[in-house]
Amino acid sequence: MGGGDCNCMTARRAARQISNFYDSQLAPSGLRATQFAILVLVNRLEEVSVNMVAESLALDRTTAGKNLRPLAAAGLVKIAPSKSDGRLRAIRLTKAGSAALKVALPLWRAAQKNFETANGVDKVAGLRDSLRSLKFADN
Amino acid sequence: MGGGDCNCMTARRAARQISNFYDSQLAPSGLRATQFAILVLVNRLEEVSVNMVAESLALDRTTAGKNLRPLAAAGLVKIAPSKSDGRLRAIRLTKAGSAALKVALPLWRAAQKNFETANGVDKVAGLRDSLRSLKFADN
DNA sequence: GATTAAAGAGGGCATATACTCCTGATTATG
DNA sequence: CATAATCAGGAGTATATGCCCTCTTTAATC
Repeated sequence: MGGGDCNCMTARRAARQISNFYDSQLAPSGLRATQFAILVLVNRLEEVSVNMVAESLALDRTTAGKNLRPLAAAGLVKIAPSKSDGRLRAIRLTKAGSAALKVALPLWRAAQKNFETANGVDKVAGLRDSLRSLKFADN
Repeated sequence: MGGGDCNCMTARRAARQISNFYDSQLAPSGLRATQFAILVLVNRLEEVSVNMVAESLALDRTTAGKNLRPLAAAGLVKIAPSKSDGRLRAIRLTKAGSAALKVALPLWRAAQKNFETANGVDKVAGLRDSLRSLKFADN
């Protein structure tokens, strides 16, 4: 039915469904899937700028900045002007952010496992590969 | 990089990229990809309710209602209480909506073709199949 | 060294998405 | 028939997403 042959709607619908599933699995941590991904990124890089977040997640720069706000408001990340470059915002995990990540990590692993069990490990791996290697004509 | 092994973030990122691509291709029509999909649905079924839109696109009920508002505000669809069932809102395409669809259709076909040329017709078809057949454990 | 170009980030505007709570209408049940 | 269960939407709240414009700060140019 709705947009069955449209690549865009098919991708959007799948992303919504997967997001809802991961959000529900992560709910006990108080994190949404997007927020979890940002925390993982900040945790791995120790200190990032808004643009680095945007680039890493293939997000618009302004979207990255806005997605950081709930995390900053919840005290999970600290955003401060960088000492070395006044243009940059240095984003770092707080203790609360680190704790939230510790709660969320096993939930995320369970979500991954559930999703892959339901859909086949190989198929899911192939799907990730396909989605990651998509190309877009630059108009 | 960002969420490389997370099925959720991979799907979300791909959906964003595909959406941006289709949005840019559809831009001359003044329609976003989501709006185009709704117009196509309304055009095909002649008259739909909000819940039918939601079900067809696998959207939340309230989201479907909100997505219809820009279309109604732009005069592309008309939303009126149904005579036969007082609970329903009867959604119909207006002349302007029909005209917008006529403009958008070839743009959408071109977007599909561009996307499939860039990524391989077979691979894209397989991708759609995979995404459409995803299963989610009901918790 | 002063001017200008470039880069980083925020604000405003609009759409997209889902949840919770609430209202109105239809149908089922006693 | 009255009342409850159900169905369909709306309002409010919050996050997610991207565009444009602007401000600040750094880098480049002369």
